[in-house]
Amino acid sequence: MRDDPEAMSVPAPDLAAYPLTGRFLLGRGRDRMTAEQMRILEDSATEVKEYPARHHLVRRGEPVHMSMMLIDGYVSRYMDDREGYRQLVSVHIPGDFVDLHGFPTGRLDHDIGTLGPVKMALFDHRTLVGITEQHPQLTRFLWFATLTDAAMHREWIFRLGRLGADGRLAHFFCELNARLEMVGLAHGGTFELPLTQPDLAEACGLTGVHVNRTLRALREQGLLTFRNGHVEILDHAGLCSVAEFDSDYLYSDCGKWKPI
Amino acid sequence: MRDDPEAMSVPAPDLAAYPLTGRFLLGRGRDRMTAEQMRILEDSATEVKEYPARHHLVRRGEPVHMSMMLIDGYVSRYMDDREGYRQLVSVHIPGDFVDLHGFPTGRLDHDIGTLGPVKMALFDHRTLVGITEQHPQLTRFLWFATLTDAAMHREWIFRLGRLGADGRLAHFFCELNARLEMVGLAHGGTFELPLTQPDLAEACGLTGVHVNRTLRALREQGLLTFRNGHVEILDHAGLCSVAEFDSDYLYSDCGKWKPI
DNA sequence: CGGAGGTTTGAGAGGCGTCAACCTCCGTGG
DNA sequence: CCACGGAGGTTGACGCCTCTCAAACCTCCG
Repeated sequence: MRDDPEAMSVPAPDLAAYPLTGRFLLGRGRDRMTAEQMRILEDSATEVKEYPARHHLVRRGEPVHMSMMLIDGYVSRYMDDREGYRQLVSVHIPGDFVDLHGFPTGRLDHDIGTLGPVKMALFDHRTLVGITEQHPQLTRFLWFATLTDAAMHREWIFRLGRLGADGRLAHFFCELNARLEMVGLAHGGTFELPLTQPDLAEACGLTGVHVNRTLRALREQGLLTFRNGHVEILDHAGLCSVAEFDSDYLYSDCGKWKPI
Repeated sequence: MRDDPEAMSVPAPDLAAYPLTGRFLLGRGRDRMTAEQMRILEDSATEVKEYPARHHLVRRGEPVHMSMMLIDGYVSRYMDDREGYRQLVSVHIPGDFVDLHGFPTGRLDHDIGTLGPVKMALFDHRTLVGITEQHPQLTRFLWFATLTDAAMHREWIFRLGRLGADGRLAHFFCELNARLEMVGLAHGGTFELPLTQPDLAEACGLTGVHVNRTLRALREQGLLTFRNGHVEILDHAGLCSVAEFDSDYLYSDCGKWKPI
């Protein structure tokens, strides 16, 4: 099985043994974690919670004592400008440790809210301190997970600074497709994404109206369709080209490099 | 001395005892590090190197075995688009651990180059592994340092996604002023910054021509001047307002900036 | 059946990019 | 001493991309 390149690129999440954390780092180094480390992480979850769609989870500046791993659904992090317009700074998918960076820092510099309905595993920071005291290698994996977030932030900076509306949207879809494929939630360029056009606008630094026009353009070029939260990438190579997308920054383990 | 609020907000770097790492986390939690931790870090540096201005340090994708802390000078991290246009994703100042995130990840997803001439301390990754094995609290400080980078990335995303040209430039200067003050390299809104107008354009997602016009507008509004790499903020409150700048995200331990 | 939220389309305005010219400054070399 | 060249700064004209404002339509759901 492990020799089949297809199976390598889309490993099956082991959700039976690890129902909460089975997608953590899946596709980006989970296979270098030992069974013991995976077990320690799984058993460190303090509780499991569910929240409805469009629900506020954490507000900027609040002291935080828990960190959340996303099990099911989609979560976004965002900042509001003076007039209340919103800028998304990241979108999280199952397996992501949404606010693990609140552990070393003790508070968040932005807001967190659900997109669709979600299920999350909560980790008390005292438990995480215990992990850093006793399991340095697992600690480096957790650290690594926060750094992949930073890598995605950088790519978003590039996207907003250097691409036009079509490139920004194309890049956004390319990234989500690649990440969802790693955790087994996208297949052949098809996946669910509970976003509206105004949401896309907030992620890409555009207005809802212009997102609408640009989506039509992408559709008419035969690159992708997006309707009712359902994405279909029709021409992956073409979309990547418009997006100037190169998945290296996702640190996937089917890429060319290995961490540590 | 420590009771004087003025002195608290701009602590003097202890460069005599810690010539290499004396500005690390200065103003953002260094005072919570123990003397032993500061000593361990200082003594962990493998070597010290100097580089000229506009010198390439690390290329995207290269395996890295050392991480660099900036002692003197300015360094930038950037990504190039298909036509060779560049987007800066961060600017580093003395005390910054420039590519510490290359430690858990083993490679970089972007390029690093000097702006002016620099002096850097290099840390071998094997030494850093030793720190994570033996000094969990110091490890959390290092982790924290990489997360403040991520916080700045998020602010850059906001800046590019939601602000116009004037706001982007204003925000850029506000951030650098706040950070340089924390390490004692800016005083009363005045500091050196070895950048050209095209460099500013690459940091703010603009063109050099438009940066020129926008700088003139900011100057004519009495907000700031920028000439020959010398910045003078004339109206800090006004500049922050244009920038929608709030320094919370810098995790500084002296709270908001006090204008002169 | 009516309302709310999301999508689609149009018209007009403005911000920013592009192209181009000219300037100053400064180091180099004749 | 001046000629030269290159890099960066400054300004103008023009055009396109995206925003703003507005209205119609569509779909879902109470």
